[in-house]
Amino acid sequence: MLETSARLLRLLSLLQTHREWSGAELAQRLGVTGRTVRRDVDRLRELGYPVHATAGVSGYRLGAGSTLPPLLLDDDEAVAVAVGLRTAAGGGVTGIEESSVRALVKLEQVLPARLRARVGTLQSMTVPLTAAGPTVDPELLTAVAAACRDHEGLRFDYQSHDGSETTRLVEPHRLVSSGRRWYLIAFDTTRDDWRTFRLDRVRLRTPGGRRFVPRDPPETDLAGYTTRMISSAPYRYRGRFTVHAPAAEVGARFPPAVALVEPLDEGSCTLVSGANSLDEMLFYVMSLGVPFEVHEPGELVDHIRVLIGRLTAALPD
Amino acid sequence: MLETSARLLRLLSLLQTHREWSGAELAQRLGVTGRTVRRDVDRLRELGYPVHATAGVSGYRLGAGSTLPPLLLDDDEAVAVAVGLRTAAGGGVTGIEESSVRALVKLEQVLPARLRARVGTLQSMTVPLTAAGPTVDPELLTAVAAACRDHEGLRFDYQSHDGSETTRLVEPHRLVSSGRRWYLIAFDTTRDDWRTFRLDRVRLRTPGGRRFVPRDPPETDLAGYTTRMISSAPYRYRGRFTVHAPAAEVGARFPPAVALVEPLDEGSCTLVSGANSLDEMLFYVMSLGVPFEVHEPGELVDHIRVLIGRLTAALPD
DNA sequence: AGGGGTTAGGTCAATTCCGGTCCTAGGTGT
DNA sequence: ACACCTAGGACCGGAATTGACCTAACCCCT
Repeated sequence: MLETSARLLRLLSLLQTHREWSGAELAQRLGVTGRTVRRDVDRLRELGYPVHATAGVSGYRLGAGSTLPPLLLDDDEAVAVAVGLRTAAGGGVTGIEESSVRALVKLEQVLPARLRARVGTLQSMTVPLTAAGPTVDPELLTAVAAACRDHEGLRFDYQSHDGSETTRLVEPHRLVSSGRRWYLIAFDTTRDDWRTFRLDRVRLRTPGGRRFVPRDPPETDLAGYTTRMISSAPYRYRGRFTVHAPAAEVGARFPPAVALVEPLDEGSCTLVSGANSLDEMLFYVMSLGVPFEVHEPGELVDHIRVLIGRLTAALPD
Repeated sequence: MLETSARLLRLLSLLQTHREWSGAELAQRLGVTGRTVRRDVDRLRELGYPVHATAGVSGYRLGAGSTLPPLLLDDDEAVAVAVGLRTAAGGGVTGIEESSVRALVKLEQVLPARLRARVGTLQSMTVPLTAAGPTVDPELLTAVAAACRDHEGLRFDYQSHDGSETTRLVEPHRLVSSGRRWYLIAFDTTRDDWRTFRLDRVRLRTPGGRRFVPRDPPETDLAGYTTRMISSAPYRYRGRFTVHAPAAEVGARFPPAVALVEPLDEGSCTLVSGANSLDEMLFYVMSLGVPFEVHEPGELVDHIRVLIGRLTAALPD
């Protein structure tokens, strides 16, 4: 029944806006019997959303489960999420820029027009206040990210080092961020080869290209690109680790501009990573939550020793 | 049928992750016939989500409608949204801090534990890099906001001006942000009166208070609080406007620390607003999208004249 | 310790809906 | 012109949904 699905969504929405609801109130809001509300709650639980309930006084509450339920946002909240994601994508060193862009593409694809305008104006208010250095236009960022995701060609003017402009027609493959910069890895169809473009030098043109079937980027090239990025990026330290987890799993956790992962055997791999401070580098590796060993740099080894000492001293007697 | 609802959600999720899908592919992924997919698409459309379709080559695409569909995020995206919202809530001058906090409460309420940990560590990475001045702990912020939303009592230690600490038991009413600071308006049950607390001086204790029935805050007091905030806040300009829209509507668009709204008649009201620049102030009023008149300050009037001149000159012949 | 309010869940009957299998029409791009 | 895709009608057997009623268990407050 269509009505049932819609009611489940409404119920989920209600449970997200207020923490606690009584069965009777939910029944009234949804226009059904209390018995049906209990059945709907059961349905949500079967779908994996943990609805806790306590008898006595005011009872149903949505808790945190193992999987994230669909988020039902109102207008203001949607705008806040979009603005937040834009600034997060704009960047830094936390390594979530690419996830932010993915989420942003998802959101902006379905964002009602009236809200889109508000996001734009608010963003233009906040950027000049927080930006330090060249930032990339969020509109451009999401447009290119969407093209990568959907395998749609791109046409743009590109300004090279010497200032000359050329028009490119490419098949976008992937966006990677490094510090405050964004790079596009794409197959340049006119030059018939893979190229990387600095996004802040891209001026998108309409119409773009047509849809294309993604071609495999040469593995060695992508890895080579990554090492180049690591060595050329303004990272102060470069670390080498052996991580006891499958290479695929480790690689999925790092943006390609930050780390190079090479498999050693089934359950371990070598990780080469760049970072600006010893703590940051350690943070990256520690966040994996798996055993590892440090090979370089020596300072990091010393640093870890110091940390161990501090931690030990911090223990109660 | 439970399966139908789950399938609709899966379909929505698929349509959000890729822009375009063919009916056959959707049918395969969902494990049903193509006919059923068409029916499901119809159901989504009946629910108000505009699914565009183009015949010929690969066809279904989710567009932007009048209402935001439920967002279905994967783990990384959820973490990105949470981190983005936390920094957006942490502050500034854009006026979306309170929406951010509301969205954040919604998200963190249902965020799986494994993701919560990642949000925390990532946040701790980014804060020391971007913070300038005292920021408020996002955990505290969401906890207090949730208590306001759900009418749950709070117990905390409060550090007053002279450094002395007292334990308070309050019924939280509302959070307001002003610049980088957050204030809690609450009814202090031990002192039996309304108080405002600076959030960065609050140290939450467990357990909190019990649920309470919200009492009406004295209207005059809240308005008085707002004017006090405006005059005491570090705003450089203070503007006075007549806005041709109902007071309730205008008031809903501003955080209370930014603007004071008083009704004139059915369809218009007086707006007193603080801002740090003429452009920012103008932005606030312009964003309403309704007619208005400027009374103060004189500089703003001059500024508007200049802007009009520039805009006029910008017109093509 | 007791009572009121609330969640939980079983059962039953009537209604309604769902999914698959046909079918044809109409559009797009090659 | 042809292949491929979306759109939608008709039909049918099986299955799910809903509301009503009733009982059990639980929590909080007095």
